[in-house]
Amino acid sequence: MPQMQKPNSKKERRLESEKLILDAAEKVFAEAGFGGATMQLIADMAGLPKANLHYYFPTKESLYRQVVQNIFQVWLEAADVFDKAETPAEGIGAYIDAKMEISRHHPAGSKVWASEVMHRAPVIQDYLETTLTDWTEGRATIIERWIAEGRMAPVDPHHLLYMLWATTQHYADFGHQIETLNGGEPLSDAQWDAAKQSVKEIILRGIGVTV
Amino acid sequence: MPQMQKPNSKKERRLESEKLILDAAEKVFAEAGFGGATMQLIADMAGLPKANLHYYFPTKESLYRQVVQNIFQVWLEAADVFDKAETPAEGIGAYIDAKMEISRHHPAGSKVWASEVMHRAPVIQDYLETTLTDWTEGRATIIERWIAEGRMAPVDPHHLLYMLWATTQHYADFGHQIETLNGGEPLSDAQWDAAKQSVKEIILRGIGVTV
DNA sequence: AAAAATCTTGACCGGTTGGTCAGACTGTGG
DNA sequence: CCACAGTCTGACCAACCGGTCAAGATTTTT
Repeated sequence: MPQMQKPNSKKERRLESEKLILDAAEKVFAEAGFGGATMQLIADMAGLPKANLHYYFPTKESLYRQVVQNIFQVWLEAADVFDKAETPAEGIGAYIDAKMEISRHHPAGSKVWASEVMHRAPVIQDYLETTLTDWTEGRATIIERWIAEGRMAPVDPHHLLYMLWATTQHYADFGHQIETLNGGEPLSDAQWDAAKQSVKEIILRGIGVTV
Repeated sequence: MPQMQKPNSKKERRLESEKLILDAAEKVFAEAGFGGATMQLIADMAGLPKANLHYYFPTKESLYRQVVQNIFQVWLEAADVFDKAETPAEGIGAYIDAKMEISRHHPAGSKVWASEVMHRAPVIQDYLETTLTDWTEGRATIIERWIAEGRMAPVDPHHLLYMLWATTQHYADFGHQIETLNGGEPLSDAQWDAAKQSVKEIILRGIGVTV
């Protein structure tokens, strides 16, 4: 029987270092973009020498790719609430709540995603064409069923989805602008609740669902 | 009386070159971000030697600043339609139309703006604090008046404005994603009309305005 | 305890970047 | 026609970037 492992076994430290690097990278990529980010900056933020980064992630692009993939994963998981709902009010309402939570607590990830898409998705184009396309068509089908069942107004499902994405992610991607317009203060708990409430209210009423 | 000027007088060529550079810069900054853009790339796209760029714009940052300022100008002008309307349906509907037109025909500008704000607005923070804040408060007042007059549902004016910005700019900033989800094809004229229609329909109904 | 595998790091490198500059070129006013 | 201010550009530079590498330190395996 192996002795009780020290808290820092080799495999544990590997995972720790990788997480340290990925978290630092997400922040730096979000704040400076891929081109503006430097490995040195990420290394400093992670508290590691630059050469160590290249041990875990051979190139800047491979590190970036991992960051974007992780974000995509968080994104997709949060979207599950859409399916588990019977009514549009439940499904879309819960989806808005989930995405607003991500925007609030994971804004860097949203920014990296936005930056990647704005630059014509050089790294994750295949994800857009496969996973995201499939997910979108699946959700569009659900919306169309709701419409056919007379549960909501007949709106174009794709443009509704775009509006959901745009509105919720706006609070992450343009968080700095919102903060500035809020007198330089980050939104308070109550203001975040009001934001969620407003978004849900307008969109749900907009698709003919009683709030 | 001076003789008929050649088409390329000195002042004309100056303006021409500046416009050439600014147009090229807008595209490159939009596609690569500030950090990823290079003066050489902008010079190539403008068809001028790099040193010539530095004659008109001493630094990369001064060129970038001018690009962002121009975008802000276009933005503000298009927002005028908001005021000239009597009813919420007219004002907000026309504003959505105007912003969707910008997203369609001026997407690079929107992307540069988004990128700048995402990076915490290092160049145009003062604009956010003065001009944009003033504009926003002015429009919020108009919306509040409409609400007080019972012309629309009582929604938070700021969050409504954020939703308008988010939704319309999404079609520029995330145009690549939308194109990919559209089978790799850009939106057709009819699809752009449908997009405008959907956005207006959902939002106007969402704020309790008969469409 | 020795050998093997894994991890860490300072020093280094070729290539690129933003920016400079001397000097050639050109339109303009006298 | 000339002198001058304004325009243009190839060649160049210091700084910085992503990435490499050899050698030492540390952990795991035998």
